[in-house]
Amino acid sequence: MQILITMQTMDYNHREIEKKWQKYWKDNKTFHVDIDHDKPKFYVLDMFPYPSGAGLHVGHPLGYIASDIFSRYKRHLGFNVLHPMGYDAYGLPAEQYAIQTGTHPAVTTEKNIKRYRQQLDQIGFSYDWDREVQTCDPKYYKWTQWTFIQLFKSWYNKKSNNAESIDALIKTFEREGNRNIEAAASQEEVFTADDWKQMDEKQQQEILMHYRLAYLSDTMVNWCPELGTVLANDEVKDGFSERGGHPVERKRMKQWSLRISAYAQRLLDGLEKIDWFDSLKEVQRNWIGRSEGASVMFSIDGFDETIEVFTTRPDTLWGATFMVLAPEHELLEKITGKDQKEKVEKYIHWAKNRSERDRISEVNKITGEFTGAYGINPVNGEAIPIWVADYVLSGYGTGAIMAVPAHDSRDFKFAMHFDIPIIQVVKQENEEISDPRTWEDSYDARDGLMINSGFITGKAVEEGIKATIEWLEEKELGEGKVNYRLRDAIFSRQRYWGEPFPIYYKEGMPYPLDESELPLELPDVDKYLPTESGEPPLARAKDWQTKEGYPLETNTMPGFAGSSGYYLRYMDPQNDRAYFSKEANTYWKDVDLYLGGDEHGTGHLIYARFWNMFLYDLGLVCEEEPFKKLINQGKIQGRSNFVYRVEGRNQFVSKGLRKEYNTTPLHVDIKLVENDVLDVEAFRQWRPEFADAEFILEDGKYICGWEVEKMSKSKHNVQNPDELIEKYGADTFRCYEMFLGPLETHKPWDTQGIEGVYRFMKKLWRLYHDKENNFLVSEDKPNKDELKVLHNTIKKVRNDIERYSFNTVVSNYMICVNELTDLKCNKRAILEPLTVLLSPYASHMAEELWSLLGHEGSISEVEFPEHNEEFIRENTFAYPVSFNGKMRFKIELPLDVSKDDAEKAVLGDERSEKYMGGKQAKRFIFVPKKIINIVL
RNA sequence: GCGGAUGUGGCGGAACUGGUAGACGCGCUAGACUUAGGAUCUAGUGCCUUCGGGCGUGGGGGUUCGACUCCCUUCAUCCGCACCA
Repeated sequence: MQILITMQTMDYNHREIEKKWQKYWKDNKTFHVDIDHDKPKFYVLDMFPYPSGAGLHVGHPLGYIASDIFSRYKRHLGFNVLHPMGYDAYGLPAEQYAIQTGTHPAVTTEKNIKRYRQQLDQIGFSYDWDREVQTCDPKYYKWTQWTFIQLFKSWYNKKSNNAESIDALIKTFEREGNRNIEAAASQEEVFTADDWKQMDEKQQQEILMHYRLAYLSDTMVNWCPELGTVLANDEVKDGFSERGGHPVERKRMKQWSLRISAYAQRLLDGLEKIDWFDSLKEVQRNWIGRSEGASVMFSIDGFDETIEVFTTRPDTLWGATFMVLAPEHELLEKITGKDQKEKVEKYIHWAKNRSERDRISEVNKITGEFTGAYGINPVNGEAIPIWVADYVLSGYGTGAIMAVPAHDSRDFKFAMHFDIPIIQVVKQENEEISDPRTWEDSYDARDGLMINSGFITGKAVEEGIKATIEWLEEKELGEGKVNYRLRDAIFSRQRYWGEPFPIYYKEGMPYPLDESELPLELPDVDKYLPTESGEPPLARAKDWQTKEGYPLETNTMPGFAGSSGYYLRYMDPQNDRAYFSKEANTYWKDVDLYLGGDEHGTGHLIYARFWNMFLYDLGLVCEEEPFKKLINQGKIQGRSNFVYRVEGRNQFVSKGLRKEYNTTPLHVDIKLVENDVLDVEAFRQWRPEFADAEFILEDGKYICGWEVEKMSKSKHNVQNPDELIEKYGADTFRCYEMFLGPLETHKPWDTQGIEGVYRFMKKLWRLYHDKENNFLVSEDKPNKDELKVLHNTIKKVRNDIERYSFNTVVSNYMICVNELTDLKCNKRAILEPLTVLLSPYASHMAEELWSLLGHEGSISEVEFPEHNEEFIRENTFAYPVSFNGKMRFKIELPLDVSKDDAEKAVLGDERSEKYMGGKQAKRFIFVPKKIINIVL
């Protein structure tokens, strides 16, 4: 023990230093921020975590460290930095655990949050914890509920492109009906003011429901029986739930939805003014899925109804030889002929009961039935058969299409399969016309000339599209239209652990609670399961009704509800009269830098933008886009190790020799391996079955194989930050996570490399200390070399942080410390600025050194050093001299050397003779301060 | 199928607007100090080489005095979306 203590005090003692400064920061509220109009604001945000039971692994803090470094850096530059943290506390795992064990999810969540906080604190983050939010806290979700009520009370006016109040809409209805209203609405039946006044309240409420931005409707939902709830589109992957991987079915249910589709165009346009990765913007563009085309009305032979279709290729109308309706299409029942009824009903039944998985896996299976009805092609009056087939989706467009087999590959396959005529209407410029039935596939491209197409024959495709739309609009048979793939967000979950809706029911119609009754707190229940009759868990709550006795909504809100506006609440987290004050919002405005994983590209990041835009329309927030700059940090992958078991034996062969045996690779815990060398004794003790394992070694060692994989328990490659921080300290850990590689790329975690960074830390410490670890800094004037090292480093570090190149900053620190060590420099004039320079990364050590240097208070607000070009400037430059582009030697020349003098010097240099080979230089390339190239 | 990203030593990666490819670190080799070293320090380390030099940034082609960087083409890996009319 005595020896250990001596050893520790001999050198850099991260344990003591880090504990000391973490306490200091906490006691002094060093990172507490308030509005300060004398300073410019800067808002750095991390995507807040769901506190899972497993705690943090090495991959989680990567983004937090980067954002912390940036926050600290900005603080040094004099910004008032808002850098908060909180928890996305509602979530399925705690609820699943509650179902299994009866433990209230709040208990589990609280426990996990404590653990998260402890782990986060160890890393030394500069969060303002006074601003912490938890989405499951009634003080927080009061405002989630409040926003829902605002959505309920709003509609989207397409004329003003704004969310507006339902009360005002009602006034308009009373005055003039809805004929002049252009709304993003689910139904567009026209009524007059008189009609409106004739309706009873229920009817009026039903009409209004079609306009509300939060509305209740019968929708096809992704139902997950295992989880007992519906899921949003982005929560479903390949027909399985994203969380848990359970199968998902389509089901018709009454659900709350948010009319996010009203904002599709603005969500698309907004991408232009924000600084995000193009790849992420592209993901959002795809998700919004804008396509331009036309809606065309087809009348039905023998019926009054019409079928509306959406097409991006109205030019190919003359090639439409049949129509297809989705199995869910409402007209099917009406138009199906007597003779076809049985078959069509059977088909619809089959299609509706087909699981999502089957649909996906059997994409190439061609199925469908003829309905017996005919649609009339508006351009030429021809009757074309109407089919039903599930390759047409009810959720997109109108759920009905015109099929142009010659120019759409799905229609082509369908027509070939069912022997429906195919008419070519577009040809390539020099194409010989052939029978489409002999083609391998349709011709889908948007270029070529129109043929067989009435008045557009001979036109190019794009012109044909334009002309057809004009014609359709003139005849009132259709119109140009933009369609979006983005669907309204289903907002109900049949779950317990979520925000209750501030909604009660009167005569079956939903009404919002009065705002004074918020928050509507989550009630206790006896079990976290649905009721026997299939009602959501909240139906089990006693007295789940208003004071007046009206029943309350039993669904709860989805995970993305609480996370859609949390960045706003951080601006003014204690406010109990408003979501946030006007003052706070006009000061903090928006997030300047947002860091998080790219898995939120189509979920959270779309919902949050929508949420923000809505509040912007209400005039509550001052910026339309909430996240000015966004960086997706890459995932840290695991590096797994393998041992090779000889088949049928308890014998393991080292990697290099495994080819000589028949082996099976087994994951081995990375804790038992160092440098890919297995600790065979530890391995024997790892598991009873390996107790008498035998080993075939190479060079006396057992070498393991390795592979980069996802970090997971089952692969035994999880690296937990706690152990690393205990061993190397938070500063080393912070630097190493950054040193690993560029922030945005995925990279494997290498257990070894951290040693190198730790060595750097100790070397840095030693700059300020003598051999006995006594603090020793000289007051001598720095020399030129020392100043050059310092100022070069300042320049590079600033430049690299500014461009988010967090990894190269660490390299620059290392170079600087290596050079100062070589120069044996321990001068205050150099080390003091260096300490500040290091502070964003090695924050604890910087504080300690700063106080050892004799300063009071925290280093965190000390001005960041600026480089002085004078100290960097050189009088000469060592020009690399190339011959035909190959660098051969260097020549020192004055900085202001002229081209002629340079040429003389180079050609006069004896080293040149060899490379000239007696030839004349054809050209002499001279780029000042870059390079000299001689072309022979 | 569509879209996106990535490809540089044994490994992680540097090279910011075309200008010395391989910074920095790991690992490895040799040496020093040491009872010892998984501590520390020093030197070396892209590949090939007849020691002159040659070859090198996934492959092929192009632009250029000069290409990891720009253009075309091709391959590989990873990640999204996926019957979207």
